[in-house]
Amino acid sequence: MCTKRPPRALCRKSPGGKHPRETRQNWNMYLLLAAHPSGAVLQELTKAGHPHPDNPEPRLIAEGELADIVLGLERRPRAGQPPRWIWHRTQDWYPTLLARGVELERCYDLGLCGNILALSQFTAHTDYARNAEKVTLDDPEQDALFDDLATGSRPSFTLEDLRIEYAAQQEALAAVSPEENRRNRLQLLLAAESAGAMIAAEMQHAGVPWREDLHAEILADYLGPRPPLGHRPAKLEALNVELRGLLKAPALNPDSPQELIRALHRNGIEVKSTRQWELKESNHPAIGPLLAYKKLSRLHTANGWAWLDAWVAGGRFRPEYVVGGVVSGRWASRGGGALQIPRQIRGAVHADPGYKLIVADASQLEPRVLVALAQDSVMAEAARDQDLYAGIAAKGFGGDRAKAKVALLGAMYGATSGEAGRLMPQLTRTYPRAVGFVEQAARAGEAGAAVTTRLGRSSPPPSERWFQSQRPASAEEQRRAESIARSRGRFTRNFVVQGSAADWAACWLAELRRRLRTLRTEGTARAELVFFLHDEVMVHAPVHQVDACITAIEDAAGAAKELLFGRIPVEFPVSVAVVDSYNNAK
DNA sequence: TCTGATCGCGCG
DNA sequence: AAAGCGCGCGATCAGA
Repeated sequence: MCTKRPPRALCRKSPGGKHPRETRQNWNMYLLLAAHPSGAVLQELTKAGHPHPDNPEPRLIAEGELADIVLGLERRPRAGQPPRWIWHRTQDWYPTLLARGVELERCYDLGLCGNILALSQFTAHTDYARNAEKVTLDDPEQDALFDDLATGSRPSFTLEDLRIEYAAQQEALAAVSPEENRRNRLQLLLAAESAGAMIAAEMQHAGVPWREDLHAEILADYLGPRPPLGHRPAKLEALNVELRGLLKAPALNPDSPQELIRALHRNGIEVKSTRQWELKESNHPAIGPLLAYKKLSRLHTANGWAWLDAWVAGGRFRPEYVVGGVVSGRWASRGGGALQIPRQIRGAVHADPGYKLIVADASQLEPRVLVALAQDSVMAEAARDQDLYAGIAAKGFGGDRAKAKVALLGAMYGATSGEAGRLMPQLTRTYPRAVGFVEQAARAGEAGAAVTTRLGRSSPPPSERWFQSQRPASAEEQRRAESIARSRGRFTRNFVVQGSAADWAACWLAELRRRLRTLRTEGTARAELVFFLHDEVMVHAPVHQVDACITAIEDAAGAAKELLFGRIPVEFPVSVAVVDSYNNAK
């Protein structure tokens, strides 16, 4: 399952033996692309970020010529290697190129990589990180960069600005200690993050196959026919009428938490909030219809007909993915709630004729990452099987899987109370290394220190509130300071696990993308990555390529494990489902 | 009437 | 079942 060969797209380039006459200097082609009033400007650089001595002059490109020129350079690889495109933000260039049919092999995203290098503890001793401290990462002026193009004025970042930035980033990377493979790990993270930016654009371009007719059927089943604008669907309205009767509140709007809680109190239902779980404690006859109303109301407002109108077109849902949108390295999304597609409507995600959806997820990824990070050999042994929680339950929890799961999740999230809190001593007794690892991350966070993922992404500095709470002048302020510190401890405790899992997932995605690209043949149906959700991928594949895709997914997972941790006795199994409809995937 | 905060709930 | 982490989003609500 695991590839022994180092992955080409992600590893440091070595001279290799196939082209002995090539010098290392020009083994790779680094092409910097910057905005320019007349379109774009392109320059070939050395790896270190200097103008390439053989071809130092920048080249002006009119806007209409860009796609053809980029494609020409991409298809004229040097020594078998396509160029690495260097640009400020992948989002500014790649979607347009994709729209013109241009797909690229690899890039270097200066914005994303700069964010990582500015915070990473691996580069904390460099000028790059020190200078970055003074710069706000979310500089609003940067957003104006490409607005300038419309007005024909000078872009905020010239080719030379970006060249200097790239050179500075390479210098910072080169200054990372090679100990414990840190430099290679950070370089891998930068490559994977840049690949992620390309994948995000490609997935948005491809879209999730979405059957509007099936979606409409689901809505009609749950809610009744589509109502006129501003009206409740029939089934919601019926529940509303029933609720008003049961709660003796003839004008009740159940969407208003305030009105609702007053009505509940008047009927002797003493709840502090109107959350589902709290309502479920009561057995008043109104609770059933109320929970039903809430469920349907959620479907209607979040993924109803309005959502369908706004986000699905031409049989595809095209959300915007925000790579680096979460400090831990997870992706965020903008528009359409792409990362929250509810189970209720997954039946609308449906393969095209002649295609299948391959849905794969990394089983129990975060606890497995914790085992690997902490090098807890006892837990690794317990977690050898497909079901990690059952294995852990067998040793230390008398086979009680539910208890083992609650305890382990509690350890990763920092639970202090409830069942999870009570189980912590039990977990610690059997698995001291794993628990100790997250405890150490928590202590560091409480004290204001940064913590770092496997590949070198570090947590941001403490909040302003944390700093202000550091000199408490009263017992009250002291308690407050401790609460703020514990809160940050829970964040850093989780950061190392969630973030390292995101490292793994980024490598998995990049490795998978590379393998899928080798399946491509000109002009035929092709397998495409169409969705990614933290530890899950979806590939839309022609039937005849399904087996090859499954192999690619599994091999990519094995490769990701080795890239992060080397050869360790911890498995990262993926579960794969081949389906027509997403709701049959789990 | 607009804006930002809060509630509640969907996903991992 | 919720509690301990990370998100996005729509409706309501408070305040200008």
